[in-house]
Amino acid sequence: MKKIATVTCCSPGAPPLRAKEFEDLSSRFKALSDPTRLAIVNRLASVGDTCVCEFNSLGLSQPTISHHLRILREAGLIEVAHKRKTWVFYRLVPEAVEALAFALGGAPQPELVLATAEGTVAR
Amino acid sequence: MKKIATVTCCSPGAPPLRAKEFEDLSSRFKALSDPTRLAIVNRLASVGDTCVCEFNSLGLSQPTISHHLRILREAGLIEVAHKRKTWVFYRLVPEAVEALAFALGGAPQPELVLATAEGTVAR
DNA sequence: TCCTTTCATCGAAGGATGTCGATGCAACGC
DNA sequence: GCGTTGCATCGACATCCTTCGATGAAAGGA
Repeated sequence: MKKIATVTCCSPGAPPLRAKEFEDLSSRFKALSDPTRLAIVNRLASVGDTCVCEFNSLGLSQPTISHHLRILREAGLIEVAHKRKTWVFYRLVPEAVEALAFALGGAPQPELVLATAEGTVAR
Repeated sequence: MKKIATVTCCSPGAPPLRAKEFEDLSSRFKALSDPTRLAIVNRLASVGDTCVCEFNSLGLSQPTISHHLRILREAGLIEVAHKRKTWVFYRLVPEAVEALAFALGGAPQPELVLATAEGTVAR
């Protein structure tokens, strides 16, 4: 679990950063650099908390799914929501995704600025 | 050079995406998953157009720098700004970075929503 | 207690990635 | 034309990453 970056990096006007910040940021981008892991994150973002067993629909072996969940978990992007019986449910960590969007120059949160107006977000 | 994604992926409320979109997005995140490449992008974002020769301050060999520039170029994140004599100057492609921020749930552009209000960006 | 279910971890194999020296190549200046 | 400078490409090597089967471990149910 790493601390969440709060600096812009890659957007015009960003301040020059230090080597350590490049390490931290790149390690989190690396967590999103695999299509399987993006599919997992997208599932958690769109559907909500999801049981690990649901991810076998991705067509990969169970250890492989577990491996990707571990990488996303260690990057701080997801976390265990709760456990019921032998099931484990994961959930998204919105602040972590938000921090990455901010590093890329995106506004912190549309809702904080203009309520949830779908019409204004899409162009 | 790939088309720039315009969909949200990893933010709460994002729609379920298709396999091809995970491939496209992850390949661009992969371009940002290396600290050297983040340093290059940060340089272009903060200082502006930069000659390739400036990047030898990163302490890597010239072929290695050229390799990373190629990856960023093929991801559409940077491009050749102009050439003078034997120098090659690279520039950032803000729309590409913006599209990635949007995929992570960041607002398309702060200016488009609420002008540049520093007070609201920092928390 | 014993078995089943679910998930995490381990170890190994194959492919991808970062790095370098050597080489190629285009733009100058002489 | 000839040498120099700056950058891209090539080939090679070490390392990392993705994937799998096998195994371990915890929670229940019979």
